[in-house]
Amino acid sequence: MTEGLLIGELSRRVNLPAQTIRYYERVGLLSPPKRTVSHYRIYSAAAAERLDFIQKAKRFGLSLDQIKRLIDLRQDGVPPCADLKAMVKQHLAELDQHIQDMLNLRQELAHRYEHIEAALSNSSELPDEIVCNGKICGLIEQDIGDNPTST
Amino acid sequence: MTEGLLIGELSRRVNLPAQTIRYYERVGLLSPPKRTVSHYRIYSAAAAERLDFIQKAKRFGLSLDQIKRLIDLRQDGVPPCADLKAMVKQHLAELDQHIQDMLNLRQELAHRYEHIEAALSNSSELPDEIVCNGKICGLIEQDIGDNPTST
DNA sequence: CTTGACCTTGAAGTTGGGTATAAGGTTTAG
DNA sequence: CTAAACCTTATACCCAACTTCAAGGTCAAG
Repeated sequence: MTEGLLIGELSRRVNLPAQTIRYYERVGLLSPPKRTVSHYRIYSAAAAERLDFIQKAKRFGLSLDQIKRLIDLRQDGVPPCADLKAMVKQHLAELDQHIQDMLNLRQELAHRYEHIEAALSNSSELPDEIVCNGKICGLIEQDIGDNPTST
Repeated sequence: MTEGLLIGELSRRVNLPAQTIRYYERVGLLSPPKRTVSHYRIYSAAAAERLDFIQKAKRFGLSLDQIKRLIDLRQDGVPPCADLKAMVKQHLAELDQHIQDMLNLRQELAHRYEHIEAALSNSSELPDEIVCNGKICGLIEQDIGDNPTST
């Protein structure tokens, strides 16, 4: 016998829920496996490798859709390495943009946080009206941050 | 007359789609306004201020849920500034963690990218099997990145 | 034979922050 | 009177990547 794995065993082996494995099959990341007479899926070691591949590719920051494209390319006999390179390059650029946005946001947020600290330490003995004069929270309404990073 | 605004006017004034204003009402960020006899919503200037507040609070990086908590606190007479401070602080910490994760990911990704470049320039004349020897994409399978940042 | 741990399917729910569509009522200008 | 431009509600849809549910079939142990 070819040492087939049932989905639960595969699940434990690759550390993914069985449902997720079925899901991957549904979206085309995993080709439909052979079945027992009672329709149980039987997986070969190749399936485990494929799942490992998917998990590693996810660590590159690729979406399932991108991973699927790599797999499909390979299925067509095209070595996907060049495409992988382009994908990774693009992902790197997006990541840099994302990081920059977050740093900007962090900057603004930290600025506002300092402002809050200053306001609260000054007003800890004062009535609410000074801190929250007629509004929900004066600290937000103050609008110190001028031009925000666009969301 | 109390100068009531219809939703479209309010929408233009605060620069939010009318649908979004109704949505905010539905999720409890905006209290249900008075209605005309024909059930049209009529808003006071306070609604516009509330919506401005929400938009500003979003610029602090708060979720609608967090903003709702601030508003609810205020409704109960509790000045929410101290809570705001805590929320912003927590958000800042999460943001820092997030940025760190992304920097780690970027690092690993850049490392892998260099690896890909090197591999492709060496093997541009070689058959696929060397780059993609029997696997989907040798570059991913190589696992150069040792311990990854956990997702 | 029964219990429990497997497995199957399809459909629906989750998350957040909305957006879109359908089907209708109101108001106002011409 | 009618057409445009408002407004109303309820419902469904969007994104990704799953997760959960319901209802049932299979298999090994005792």
